[in-house]
Amino acid sequence: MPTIHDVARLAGVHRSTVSRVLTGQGSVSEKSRKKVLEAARQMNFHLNTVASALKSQRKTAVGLLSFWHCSPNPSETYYQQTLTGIINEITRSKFNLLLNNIEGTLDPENEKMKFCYESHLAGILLMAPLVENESAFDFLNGLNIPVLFLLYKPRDPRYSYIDLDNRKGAHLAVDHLTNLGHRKIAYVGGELTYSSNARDRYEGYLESLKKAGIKEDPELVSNGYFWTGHGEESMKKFLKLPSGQRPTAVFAATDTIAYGVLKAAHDAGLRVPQDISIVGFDDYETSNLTQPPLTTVRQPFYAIGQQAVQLLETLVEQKGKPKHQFVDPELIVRGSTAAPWFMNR
Amino acid sequence: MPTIHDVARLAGVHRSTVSRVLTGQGSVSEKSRKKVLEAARQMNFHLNTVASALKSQRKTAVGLLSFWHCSPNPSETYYQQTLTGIINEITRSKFNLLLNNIEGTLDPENEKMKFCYESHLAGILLMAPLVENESAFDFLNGLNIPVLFLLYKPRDPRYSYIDLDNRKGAHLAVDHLTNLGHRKIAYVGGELTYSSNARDRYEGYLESLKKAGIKEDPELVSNGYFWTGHGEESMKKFLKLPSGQRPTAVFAATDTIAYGVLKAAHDAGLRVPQDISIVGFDDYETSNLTQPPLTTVRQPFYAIGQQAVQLLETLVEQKGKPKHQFVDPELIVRGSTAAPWFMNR
DNA sequence: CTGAAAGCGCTTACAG
DNA sequence: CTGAAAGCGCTTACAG
Repeated sequence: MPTIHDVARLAGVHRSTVSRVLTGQGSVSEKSRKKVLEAARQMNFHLNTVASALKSQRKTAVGLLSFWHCSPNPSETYYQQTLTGIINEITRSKFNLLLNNIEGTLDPENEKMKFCYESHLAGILLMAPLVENESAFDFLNGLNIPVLFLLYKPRDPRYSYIDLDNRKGAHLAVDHLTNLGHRKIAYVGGELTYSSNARDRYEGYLESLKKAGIKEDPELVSNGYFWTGHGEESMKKFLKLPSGQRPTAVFAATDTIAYGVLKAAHDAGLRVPQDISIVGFDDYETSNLTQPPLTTVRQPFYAIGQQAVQLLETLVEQKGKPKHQFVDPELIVRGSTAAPWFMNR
Repeated sequence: MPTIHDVARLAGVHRSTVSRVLTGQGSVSEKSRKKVLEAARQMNFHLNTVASALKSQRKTAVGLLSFWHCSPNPSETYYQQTLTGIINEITRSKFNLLLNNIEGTLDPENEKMKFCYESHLAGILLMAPLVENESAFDFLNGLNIPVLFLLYKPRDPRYSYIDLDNRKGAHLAVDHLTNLGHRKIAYVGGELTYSSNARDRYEGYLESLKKAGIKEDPELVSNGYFWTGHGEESMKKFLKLPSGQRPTAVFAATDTIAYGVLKAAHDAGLRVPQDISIVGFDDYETSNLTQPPLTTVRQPFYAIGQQAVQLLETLVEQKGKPKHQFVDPELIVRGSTAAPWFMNR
């Protein structure tokens, strides 16, 4: 590979002039400029980014660290959609994107963790939907580069984050049900200790009940995991309650949970929404294809990915205080919700 | 940030010894080793990867260049699934993944193309489903690093590629239909000039017809684009043919095309599969949810992504001849295919 | 096993 | 506008 030296020789100038032309920094006569560009073209020369990064101390990349301990895996739809938003926004930025997934326990000595110390990282996007122990990320603070959590709201305020406003999302879902006339509204949610989303959606559910003057019934709450099986099991339990206590509506904290709830309802011979209403959370593509199509709270994953990159860029430039940004959810009303059966009598 | 120098001072050794300990190259006494490791730990020191890459001339990353000129966009399911496979396999490798999307025309002077000249790239994975002009990629050969096409079969044999065996996939689909007794089998495909997949699936279709002793009917072939609208339009045209010439089965070269064919069939009041059989290609998740569920040829995108990384690693290590690798498709028989109506009379 | 030295390919104040 | 020089933070033959 030719170096800047070779180009300088061919162009008949000093290598510092070549550098000035190619980086666009500093002033160069038009004549030298042309000679250098022509020589570079002839040799098919391109600056060695490693060398120039070392000398100039400029950072060229942003890291995306995704961490799947406890979490299903990166085939999840929401991850892919968010990633697509990130990639597209990165393409528009001046940065490259350096990717790394961690599966298994977070260990700062982990080979793969060294990725975080990559010296060309201007900042890190951190995707860790379930966090067992937040302090495991403490070492990231020692890097002295901005770290932005995505789709997770860390308790430690020193971290920046961008997340859906999950409480507002829960309000949209539950208010929709109370407005339809429901009073017995069950809740099926996720892991309260690991997932900030599970915490926020549950809190939002409780707040909306309170606002509507409905007392919480612990029998109608099932916090467990964000997957279909948990939805199905929970619904089966609800259906075993005495008829006066049984829910007329279920708020499922994810679409995958809602699919399980729907299945259990169908299996029990219930009609949706005539006998029971179901609201999900996420708005996956498949939620438009269920029978009936699912009423749900949309998370704009693609946009969240885009905004995350923009926010990280701001953090890189400003080096200021941590930023906490919420994205608005949207209620998508489809066929799985209606007024409760007793109102149609 | 501390440098190797600072660690050397604290440990009371020369910086070359620090380097030997931290890179694991060369022999060091156990005593020095401990001192160095302790000093590094104390200072929270990590090697500057940029500097060590420059000096050692070792490559640390693999690039994924995706190129969307002419192509829909990277939100496509197949891209996301393939990407997930790539990411997971990269995680298992010693490389980092450097990502870049190009939208718009391919121009070697394009700011974003400089990504390809990144000096820490050991190789490049190239994802360009539609290629207007293959020679636009010629400059990649000048990089002297392995380039591996994914899901596209370049005509230039100097390029390595990994792709589904699309002809075999078409055979699976069409043989399934001829085995059921169909003779009038329509084909709806993609852009023959831009897409190697479109070319291969079309050829496979023709080969299977020939094998079954069926003469090609140009009226039953509609090469256009890989999307739903094209499927719908093509089906409408087929249904306008005189009844004796009308197809009893349609092979759609992608699932999205099949969705359009299905819609047009339903809109015309046809029952699937009683009145007409439909086979797709891809096996997207949603193809299990159509009415009826779609018989289709599965592309194992995730596995293709994984294998692409493995193949690129081999190419990086061996620096040998280009490699051409095919992945096997699988026929997934669901409810959209059956024996033709006239056999049930 | 260890130190001293050269140098990877650039950038950038400095002087003129 | 341009050249000469220093040096970014490492690695690695070389000599002892």
